[in-house]
Amino acid sequence: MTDQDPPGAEQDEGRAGLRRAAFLKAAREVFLEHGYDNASMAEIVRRAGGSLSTLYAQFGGKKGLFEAMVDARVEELTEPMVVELSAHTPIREGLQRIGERFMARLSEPDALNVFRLMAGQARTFPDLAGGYARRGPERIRSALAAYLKDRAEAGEVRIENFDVAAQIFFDLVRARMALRTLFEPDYHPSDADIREAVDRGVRVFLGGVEALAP
Amino acid sequence: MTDQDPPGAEQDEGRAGLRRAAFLKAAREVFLEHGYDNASMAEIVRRAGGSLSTLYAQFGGKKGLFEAMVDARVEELTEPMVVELSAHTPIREGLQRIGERFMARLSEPDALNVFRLMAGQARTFPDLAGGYARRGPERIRSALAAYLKDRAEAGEVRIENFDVAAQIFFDLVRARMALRTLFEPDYHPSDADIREAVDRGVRVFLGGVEALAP
DNA sequence: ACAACAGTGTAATCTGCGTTACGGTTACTT
DNA sequence: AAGTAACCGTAACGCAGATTACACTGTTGT
Repeated sequence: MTDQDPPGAEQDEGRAGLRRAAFLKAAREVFLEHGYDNASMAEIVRRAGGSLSTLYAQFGGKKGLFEAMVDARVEELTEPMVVELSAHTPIREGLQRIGERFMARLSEPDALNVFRLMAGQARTFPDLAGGYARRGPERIRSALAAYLKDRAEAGEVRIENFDVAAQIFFDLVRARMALRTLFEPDYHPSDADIREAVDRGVRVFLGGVEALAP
Repeated sequence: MTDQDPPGAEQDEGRAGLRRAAFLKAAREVFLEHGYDNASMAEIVRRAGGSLSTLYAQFGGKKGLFEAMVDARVEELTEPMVVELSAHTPIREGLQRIGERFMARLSEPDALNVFRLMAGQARTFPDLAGGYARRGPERIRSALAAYLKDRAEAGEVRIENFDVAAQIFFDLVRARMALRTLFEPDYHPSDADIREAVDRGVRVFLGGVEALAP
């Protein structure tokens, strides 16, 4: 009876879509809570509603469900990382803003948990792990590289390789927290922590990058 | 009949000590190969020789065995990290040497695997994970801080907080590789990779630290 | 209304593994 | 040599969870 039915729209909820979304959400919760091995398919169904049979029909099995879940999650976490950075913002301010946005994204509990989970399962799901690690940072890094290029042309910095420089900046900003959060599941940086870490990163970066292009 | 019997020496092999060592070695292999959950006690015994009963008698259970294994491993990996750095080495050379030593240690396949394994189990074994993360870097970092202080007093750098500076240096050097190796289990940096990464870190660090102490 | 189909619930199957029990064997002590 | 404690093998227990089978009930399209 429905007369809309958009032809190529898979993302919007048919009845199958609704079920699928519910399964993915529950799977995310349970996997992140218990880890891959200790997550139970039955509990996922319990939380999602629906039935075990449908779960298996839609995802094939535990492995398939996990992959689908991570895929969806990476998409969600990556998407909002595009930073609105008017190209001509002064460099210090621009770096600070892009750095904070980046760290805020990475510091959300869910993102951290996916991070940890993937690290643990890297050898079981090599493709997924590689993809996750690459897809996330890639987009924002190239955005930063472009921004650095713009600033270099404006004469604010002297940089030789923009991609390398962007990489260094992010590493500098995230290293401390990324490593710490991996091993202390209960540590969650506050906004102030983030601001401070980024500030320190920006200062070292601005002082140091030019040493790479003499 | 043995007339040696050193009084306080627990580390040297009694019969129990031999068994224990064999168990720990096998446990390390199996845990690192399959991950905590998929490691089977039976297989550990198969590799170590001995019997399941003895394993349980000595370690109490899977959890106890795991903790003992990680503990022993951390000890082994931490111990050789003390860097012989004659205090008055010029700073560029000193940083390069300490950085390379540090990275070489962290890049050994076993160290990486322990790293990944711990990250995955951080919420199951919070104490272990925290301890592991701290014990390793702690010693070498304070050695670096002392060295930096010496160099600062010699007028080679201007640094305000030596611990923070040391932290930044290590983060700068290790970030790239640590994160990459977490998600690409098959990636193993060569000596040349390490040298280059450290070199880059040293340059950015030396150029940038002083920006923290204006 | 009626066939085709996707979704539901529940139970049964199958497997693997941590853990314990136990009777026999070995190695050290005195 | 006798005694004691640790060690060995193996089998059994109990459990938990992935996966499958099956009989049912709604929904969809014509």
